[in-house]
Amino acid sequence: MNNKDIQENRVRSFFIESTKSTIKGEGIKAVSARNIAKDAGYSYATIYNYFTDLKELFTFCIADFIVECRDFVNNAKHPDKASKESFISKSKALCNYFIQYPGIFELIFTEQMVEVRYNEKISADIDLLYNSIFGDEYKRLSKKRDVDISIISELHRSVITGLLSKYLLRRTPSDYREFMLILEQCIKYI
Amino acid sequence: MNNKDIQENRVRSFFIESTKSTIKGEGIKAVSARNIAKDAGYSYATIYNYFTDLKELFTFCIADFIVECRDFVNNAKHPDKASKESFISKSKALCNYFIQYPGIFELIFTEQMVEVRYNEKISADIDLLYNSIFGDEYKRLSKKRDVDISIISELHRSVITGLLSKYLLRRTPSDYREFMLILEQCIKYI
DNA sequence: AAATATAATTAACACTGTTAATATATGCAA
DNA sequence: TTGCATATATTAACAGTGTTAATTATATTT
Repeated sequence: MNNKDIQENRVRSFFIESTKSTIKGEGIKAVSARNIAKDAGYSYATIYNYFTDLKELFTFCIADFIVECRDFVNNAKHPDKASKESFISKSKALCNYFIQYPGIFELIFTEQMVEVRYNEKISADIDLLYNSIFGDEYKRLSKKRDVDISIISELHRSVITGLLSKYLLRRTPSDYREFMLILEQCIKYI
Repeated sequence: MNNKDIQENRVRSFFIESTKSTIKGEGIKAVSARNIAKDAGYSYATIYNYFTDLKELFTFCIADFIVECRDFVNNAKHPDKASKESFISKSKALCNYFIQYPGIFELIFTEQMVEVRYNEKISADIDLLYNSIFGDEYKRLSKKRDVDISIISELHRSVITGLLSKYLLRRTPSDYREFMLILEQCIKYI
């Protein structure tokens, strides 16, 4: 990578970091080309010298957040062996990440802030996220219940997304403890 | 209800119908105050004589769509007795409604087009929707698996929302038949 | 130092939701 | 029917959005 590319990537990362911190701090509604650029110390039009549009910029943020989420979950303490308890513990940690930063959940799972052409890559990244966190748990359940592992993972992933969507967007249930209780019972049921 | 109220409700419904048909036809991105008003045969500012803002208008649309969805599912043929088959059949019908009109799914489940103060009412409406369609199936499963009925319904509802969100927003799986297969196996597993 | 290439900026366009001021239509009393 | 008051609808305007083109500033090379 030559100097020009290094500098280009650096400026690009200024915009990405600015966007990420705005999403984490003030939420997705506070994100705009003007805001991002001001935070990054550039003019708003400069963004378009480094990204084709905001959607491409958001796509980079999503990739970063997915990595961050994986680290967040893996750095938390969980039962060593794959078990019902580890499944619950990791699921709770995953949810806690998005509850801490609702804007990240909106960005990845609800807002249509992403170009169709990136959908496949993002989907693959999320697949990887879930498999790297819950791979052992999926295997265990797949054997135990004699069900295809892909169904277990689809089911688990859907439940998490669905519950989070209801809790973060509709604020139902209204209470954090109650949400965690429902989550726990749903995972137990699976 | 006096004449004034009748007329007011009539004009209100003009805007609601215009919004609903735009969402169904061109999708949520085509919805704007100017577009809605033009379709309804009024100026854009007239909307604000009948609704406090667009979010209130959207909330009325959501209420209508939920009723429409219930009718859509109930008018389809399903096995008479509550069974695994009826559970799958109804779940598929429900998904088909939103697959037919992706804009309606976006409106209700993903876009933040609704004021916080309406969240409780909408949540309750969706609860009612699911319970009126799947009430018998929930009861049956609750007895069979000896699990609280609220967990069954939360789980089922989350799975549907999660799968639809992935399919409609991320276009994963890319194929309709495959989506229905995954849905069926998830319901079977539950 | 001058010429060229690169990067960043401002101005502008076509949108958005929303509000205030203005115009139009309606109902009613004289 | 006319004049007035009220209710309703419209246009103008504001502050914001994403994005592009034209312009200015900066850096590089000759």
